Amino acid sequence: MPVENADIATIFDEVADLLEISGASFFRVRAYRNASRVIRDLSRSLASMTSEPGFKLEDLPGVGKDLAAKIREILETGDLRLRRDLERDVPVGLIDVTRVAGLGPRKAHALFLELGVTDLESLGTAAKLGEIQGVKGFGPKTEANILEGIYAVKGLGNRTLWADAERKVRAVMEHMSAVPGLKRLEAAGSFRRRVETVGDLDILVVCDDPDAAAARFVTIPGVSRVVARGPTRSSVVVDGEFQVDLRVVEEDSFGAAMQYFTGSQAHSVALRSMALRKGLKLNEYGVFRDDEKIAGATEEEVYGALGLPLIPPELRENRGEIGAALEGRLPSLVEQSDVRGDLHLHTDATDGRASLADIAAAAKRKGYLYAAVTDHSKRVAMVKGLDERALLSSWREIEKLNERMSAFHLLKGVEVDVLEDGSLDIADDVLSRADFVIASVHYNTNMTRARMTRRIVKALENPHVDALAHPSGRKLNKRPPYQVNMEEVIAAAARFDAALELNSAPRRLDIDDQACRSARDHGVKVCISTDAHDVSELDFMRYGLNQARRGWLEKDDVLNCLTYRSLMKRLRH
DNA sequence: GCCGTTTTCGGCCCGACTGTTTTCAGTCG
Repeated sequence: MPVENADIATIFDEVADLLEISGASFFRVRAYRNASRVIRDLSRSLASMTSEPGFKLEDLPGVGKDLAAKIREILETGDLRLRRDLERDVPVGLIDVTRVAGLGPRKAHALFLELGVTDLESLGTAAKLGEIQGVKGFGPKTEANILEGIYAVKGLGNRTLWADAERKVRAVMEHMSAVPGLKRLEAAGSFRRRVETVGDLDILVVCDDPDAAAARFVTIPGVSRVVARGPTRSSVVVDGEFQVDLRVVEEDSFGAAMQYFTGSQAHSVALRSMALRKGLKLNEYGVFRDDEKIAGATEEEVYGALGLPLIPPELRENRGEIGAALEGRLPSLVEQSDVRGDLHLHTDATDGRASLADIAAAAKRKGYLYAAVTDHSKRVAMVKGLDERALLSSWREIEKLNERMSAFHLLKGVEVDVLEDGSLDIADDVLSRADFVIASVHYNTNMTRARMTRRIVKALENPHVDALAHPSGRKLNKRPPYQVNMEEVIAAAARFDAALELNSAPRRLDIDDQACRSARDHGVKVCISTDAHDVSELDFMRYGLNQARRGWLEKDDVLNCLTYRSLMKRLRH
């Protein structure tokens, strides 16, 4: 079993958590967290990189002599001695304990030493027995918060889908827009970075009366708990699980505050280090030289003071965007207006809810030049997937419809199932008559990584396949990606000149941002599709665009940004 | 534990809020 980057990162994360609980230096802990993030973000597997001549683990940022040796140990043995040693001293269950709001590593460790708390369960027991308020540094209030906190941790776990977060943001913004003397109101945080799932929400306001803002804030509909309420920062929990933070800032600090609260944390830390090297100080109030404030009102100004152009929020992950900005090679990110069509749609011939004519008309109304109708193939029997004959007859309908439409083209397509052995569910001579074939894995997804990778690569080998649908098969908060070597899939797509889909359904967003970037680096086109099963779902496109932008994609990287003529030229085998 | 235009030691992002304390540590973002 080859060791994956994620395995190494997970071990480092656990080591960081356990070190922190056992009271190690903050900087040592941070070193493990940094390295974990760097490794997780790599687009290629370390196992294969280390076998290349000239590659040194120490060249990775945040990896020195010691961590390089630890990575080698994990690659060779699959585990880390340090982790096993730590687990002997610190119960792993304490990591869950630190997830309880208000309990951090220090307090968790104190409860372990004083009361023998080892996990959430023993924590709950101790709290119910009233033992916690007897421990030094803990009082009755902390004990009550713990009881509530345990409940929240257990019920939680899932981050909110970006699309759902957007609805919550709208409601919060609408509520807050009634604050008297309001000057600015913006959402920051991971929501603004367009991260596929959002943990909590950060709202920034500029207003005449901070008290009024805080007072209005704690009356947001659905507030179940007020976590904090101060003159510049308040925090509530809505709908029982979603935390919303309010920051009240001065107008001349608004840009610095937006920068800071948009994050990511890694991006902000990198910016602050950069500021220090230039003899400046960056905080949420501005950029300072000695005690003089030299920037702060706008983000442009803040980045400018550091010698940088404004970096789009979607790129702020400390994955090379700062270096790219310094060198003037930030990507010009794809936008909705660049999109010329949608290449994955369903109709009521299978599991869609709209008729062919209706969804075609809706796509045209969106200003697209083309759309591909890609109903399921026969293997998806549950939704009456089409066989060769039904497919040919549906394509004849499309031809007729095309004759009646001007300045818009429907593509004769199919979402053809990839069978277990990598062959396709529709005969080649029929596929050869399609305009657009998107191949898709739906069944028997529980195979080994090697077999699944072979299955998908073989499908890509078929010259009729234009794209691979939802390549990882993941559903956010619902099911993990298949075991598949995405590196090999991307390499195969490059070899056979196929595109990879970025499926825009809010729960899929598959491929993810890192795979987008890797596809781009390999010259593989990405098609951003909605997989719409109804007219309204054509609007999913913007979720896919969010993800594409996080993946550094420019319009030239996106298949469905081509004009109709260029697309057809490309698709003709 | 990492890192270097303060380079092999001594820094490392930084401020607000809470609960507990009585001047501050821990947590959080």
